[in-house]
Amino acid sequence: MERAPEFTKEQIAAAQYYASLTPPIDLDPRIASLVRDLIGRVADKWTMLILDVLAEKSPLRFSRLSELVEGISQKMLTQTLRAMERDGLVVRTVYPVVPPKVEYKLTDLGITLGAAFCGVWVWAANNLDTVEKARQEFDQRPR
Amino acid sequence: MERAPEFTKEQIAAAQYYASLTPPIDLDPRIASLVRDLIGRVADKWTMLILDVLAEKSPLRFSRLSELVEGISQKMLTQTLRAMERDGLVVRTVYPVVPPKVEYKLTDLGITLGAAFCGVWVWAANNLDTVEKARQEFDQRPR
DNA sequence: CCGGATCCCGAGTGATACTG
DNA sequence: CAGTATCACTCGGGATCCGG
Repeated sequence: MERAPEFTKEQIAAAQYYASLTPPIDLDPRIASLVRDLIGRVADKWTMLILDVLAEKSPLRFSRLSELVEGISQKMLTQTLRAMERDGLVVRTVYPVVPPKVEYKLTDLGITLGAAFCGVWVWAANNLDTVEKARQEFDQRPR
Repeated sequence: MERAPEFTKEQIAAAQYYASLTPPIDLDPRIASLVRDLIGRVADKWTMLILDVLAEKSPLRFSRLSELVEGISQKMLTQTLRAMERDGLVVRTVYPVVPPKVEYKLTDLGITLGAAFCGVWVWAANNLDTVEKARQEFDQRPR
């Protein structure tokens, strides 16, 4: 239980590689604005969390998802899944049985987004205590 | 103005590399929960957008930031910058002059987070029209 | 019984005005 | 210029209801 992280060596290497790159550079202004819009929708707490559990295990039923995505309300789960379906990130399959059974799984597009977010997960895991330390320091600074 | 994307070859390569990786794998449950918390705070629309403009050009004054981060209110700008400062992502420098001058720049930690988000930006730029097409299709599907 | 739609309420967000 | 204060409003969470 001590350590635990455990990413593949490839993931670590990729993260370090990313970290060595220059930051994002600019695009055509019109496209850039569209990209920002898209980022705005996709850079959402619940979207990322849902994406993550679906990336690990898929397909999943609605009820299983609400267990695995810790802290989410049914409302936001439904809502976020709908948006993700609309954006082509997940497919929703309804089985006409009783009791109802609805499964969600990532599309190929969703999988690539999950992979893109991978760097953020690695970052979070690696810098957890750095951030924690920064917070404590900040909170103790004189007002 | 035609095309325009233009990422470095290294960025493209890194993105493709990421996309080829397996999705994030699990950690120690306790740590995983902390990581999720951190993701929750950092995977925020405004945080990403601010991070991006600061990554491109830094340091920036408050007023310049509010111009560059399109659509943000002063309130959310202040609030998000404070949170980012607390998390050790940005440094805030106050010059005791009149009129006031306050500059924000990324810390090294902030730079690495920006780099980690890079994959998402690349994804968004690459899949813009795929998403747009998916939306149109979805919206036209019978109710 | 499961998936999810609806309603209500409190917290968070945005626009505007104001201040050191 | 860089914020804070105020207020109206939207959005998210929880409980409840419902159709298959």
